[in-house]
Amino acid sequence: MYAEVIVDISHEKLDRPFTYRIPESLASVIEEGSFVDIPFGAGNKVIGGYVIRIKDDTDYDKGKIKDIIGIAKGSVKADSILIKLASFIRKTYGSTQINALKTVMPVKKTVKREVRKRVIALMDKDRLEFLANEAGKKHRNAQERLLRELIKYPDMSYSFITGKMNVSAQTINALVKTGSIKIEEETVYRNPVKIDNPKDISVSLSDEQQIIVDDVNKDLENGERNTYLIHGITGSGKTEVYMRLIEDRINEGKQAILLIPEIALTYQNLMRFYARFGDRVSVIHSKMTAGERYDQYLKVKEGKVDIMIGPRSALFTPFENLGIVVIDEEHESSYKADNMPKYHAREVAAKLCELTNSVLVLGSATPSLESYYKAKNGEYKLYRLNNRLTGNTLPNVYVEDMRAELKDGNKSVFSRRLKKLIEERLNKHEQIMLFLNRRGISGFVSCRECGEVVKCPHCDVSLSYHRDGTLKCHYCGYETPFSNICSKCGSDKVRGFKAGTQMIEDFVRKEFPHALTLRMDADSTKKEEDYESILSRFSNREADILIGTQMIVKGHDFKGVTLVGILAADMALNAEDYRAGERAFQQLVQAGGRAGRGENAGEVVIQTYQPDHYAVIHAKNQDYDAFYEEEISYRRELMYPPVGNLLGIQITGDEEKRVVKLSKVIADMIDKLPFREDIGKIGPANATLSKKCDIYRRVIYIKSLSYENLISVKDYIETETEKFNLTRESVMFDFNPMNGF
DNA sequence: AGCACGCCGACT
DNA sequence: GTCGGCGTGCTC
Repeated sequence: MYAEVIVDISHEKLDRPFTYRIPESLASVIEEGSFVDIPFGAGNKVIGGYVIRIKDDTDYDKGKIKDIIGIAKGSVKADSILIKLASFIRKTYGSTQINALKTVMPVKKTVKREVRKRVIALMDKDRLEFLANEAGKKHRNAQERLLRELIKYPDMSYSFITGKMNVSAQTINALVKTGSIKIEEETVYRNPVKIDNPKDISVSLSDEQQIIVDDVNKDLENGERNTYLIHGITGSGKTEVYMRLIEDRINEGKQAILLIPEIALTYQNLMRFYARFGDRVSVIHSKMTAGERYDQYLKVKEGKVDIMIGPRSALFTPFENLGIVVIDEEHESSYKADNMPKYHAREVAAKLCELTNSVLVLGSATPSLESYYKAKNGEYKLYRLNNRLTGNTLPNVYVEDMRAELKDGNKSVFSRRLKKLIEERLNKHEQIMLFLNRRGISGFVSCRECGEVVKCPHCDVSLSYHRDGTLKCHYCGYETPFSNICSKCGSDKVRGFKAGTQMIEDFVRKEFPHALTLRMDADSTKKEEDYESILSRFSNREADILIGTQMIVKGHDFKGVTLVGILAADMALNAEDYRAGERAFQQLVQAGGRAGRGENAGEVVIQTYQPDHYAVIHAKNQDYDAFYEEEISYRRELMYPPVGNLLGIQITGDEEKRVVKLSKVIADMIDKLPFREDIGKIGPANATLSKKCDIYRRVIYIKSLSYENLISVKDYIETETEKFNLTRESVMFDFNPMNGF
């Protein structure tokens, strides 16, 4: 027997199966998916590798084939579904097979099980009492202490005795020897979520909700497998629909995966699932220890769990009989992996569902253009949830023109309306949230007089200001000197755009000295507890105003919040990539959704220098469809995703000249491609962060209607650049990039 | 990636 | 004459 092994070295040249012989003695233990030790190379160095296929014979020169040493100690076998997902990821996003396999493995190593020891009294109370007295006489204080405690509690935790009671292991062992107590060991699961007696609120579904559940079930009965997109405004009860759909699959003996953005993985959200499904629910997230992760994996393997909740990596839960995958807040950019391989959880989930014949459900208040586009094309089934369950109306949205404020002499960061509304809320003891978008911090430039943003004449993205006094386009490299004279209105009020949460907090303190404020941003939330504690303090109404960067408060319902202020919508509007409009719209609508979740209707103030921007107008009207139509026509025109596909190529290196040269060489390669006419090329240009940690970065973008073309471009560049044996430079690829480079 | 083989310079 | 530089090529 022979095994095809993917070697645990991530290098393109080794990115193919190597054939090894399976010795007779291992024939019964090695399976497809096993992680094995193998001798590799001239020195027969022992390395690891995944067996991806087992076969009877091989074409390879049998004299050169070496034997597998054995299953690597403490390794975890890869599921066959996961191997298939890995090869999908390799093909679609371009990575080595071993890297794809590693990202797909939820746990790679076994971790020692946690053993909890208990001390149990083997004698009755009188006898213990007698022994305690005896020990007392002999001045065996620790023994006496333990025996007296055992009279009250004949079954105690070992760690409590050695810890809180300060009784040593020797003392306990001595008592074990006398036969008065015994130690019992049990293995336990490290469960990271503490359930505090949650109450399930069983609600009946609204008509809107019921239709979705019925439709999915009907389709399944008819043997149809579809993808469903639920476009539901905040508070419209998407979660309840998810729960019903999941419940139905569980009743069919199947399992479910629920993906949520990491930042929405909050106690509040999880509790609803625990309340409904109890300990059949498991959670994984990035903050868990290896032991906790391993235990969740074991529970899944042992069939003790039906629902896995987590961020994108939860997708790789090795369920026996998966029935449904739900992706909440499907538009979230965190579903796209930010390191190699840069896979998109939505696309991988679609593949997973295809492989396992499961249902895929996507939900969002502001669907991604990708999903909505597919829904409109009939690829996905589209449902709407238009009504807030609490019955209260959507918030009133005001758009404040900051140009007019300036003209009228208001130089504050608050518009007059926002200031007035804040005062009102403070008097009524209602809460306020102020958002500041930090995106696009590299600094776009706009006219404070007319709001005109300086844009690239070729790419229609904002130019950004550089310290050397130039404005640059990070797509095509276009460059022009900075001038404070506005090309549109002729004023001399063109300025860069920068502001921080710290600055806003200072402003708030100055303007509203009696308000209690909390601030939440990358600086103030270094630790996880800080983040949770700030939110819970705000939730407990310990502060009047919460100041935060963009969307960190996702998934939290603050019942007391009736006013949301978006201080500078412009930051999002002018981020320097083609998704700026989409992201801005999503953020404005989602931020607005934070207002008025409780009894009282909410109000939202959007401050901007561009009140006529389409994302602002449609966000004000909370009109997703109008926004979609406008955005998609723009994407269509420029062949950006989801209409076309985009491949980002990043060239990095430690010496600017060499990086520039290599990017030019690669650009020339692309120009010589036989299908050059079917693709569009943008760049090369400097990346958004053109120099990071002394590494220079340039990017080229390739546009194409066909994804296959982009894969060909990548493969071609990869094989060609390999010939250069690059040591100081590297080339990386990102398919349909979400977060830029 | 990592290791061996190999073909040229400056050293006891 | 040999030690060692790293360029080239291969790994089941």
